[in-house]
Amino acid sequence: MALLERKDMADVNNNINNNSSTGTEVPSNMTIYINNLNEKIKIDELKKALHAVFSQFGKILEILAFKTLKHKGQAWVVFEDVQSASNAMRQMQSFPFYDKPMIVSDLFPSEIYIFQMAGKKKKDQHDTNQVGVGMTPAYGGAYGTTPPLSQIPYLGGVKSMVPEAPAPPNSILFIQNLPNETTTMMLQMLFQQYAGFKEVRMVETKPGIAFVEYGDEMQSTVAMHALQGFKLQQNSMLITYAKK
DNA sequence: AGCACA
Repeated sequence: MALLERKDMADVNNNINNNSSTGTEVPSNMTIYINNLNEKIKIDELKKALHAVFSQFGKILEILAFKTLKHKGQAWVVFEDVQSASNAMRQMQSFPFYDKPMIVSDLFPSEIYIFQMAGKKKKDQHDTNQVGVGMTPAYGGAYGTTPPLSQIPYLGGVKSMVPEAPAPPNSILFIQNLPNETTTMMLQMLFQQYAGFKEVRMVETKPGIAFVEYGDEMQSTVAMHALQGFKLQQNSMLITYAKK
């Protein structure tokens, strides 16, 4: 059953690709739609944060978000393949993001949108200037069994190789191997999910590291284990106790 | 609330 639906999805995918006999590259962009996003966040930061949090599911081709009245609080994340989109939708459902649970849904097959993907043209052309078809097949019904939401983004194949903590337990965690673009807010979103969260401190002069403080050592330990190895972009976070 | 180009 589930396998059949998987296969159907693959067929949709292939059809899209096969239909691209027009000479134009027509990627099958598997897009998810997100709303209930915090509208106070600037578009640029929002996109970066979405990328940071969704890239663990697969290659992201594009993230769209606008600040027009009609499109506030919403975003589209275009994945390279449908499996990534599908996983992202299930696993990030209700993920607390800037203090609001994000609502993630698929787009229906009837909603086929044309995008410009690569080689964006200038807007001297009109609505017909677009290249590439973005659509998401109706895989929505394919998972009757949405897994219980662990607020922790799924770690995928990342095995929880929790390194032997060299430092003794500390209510302050030391985070390493962060992408340079990581912001305080991104980390806050991840770490504030765990009880006792107090604050994130980044060291401007030293990119790639941060300190996250909890109320006590037990709380920091829970968060450390939960987020150990969490992938931001390509980087797996390394979390240890801060030195006293 | 608001499903595609600040």
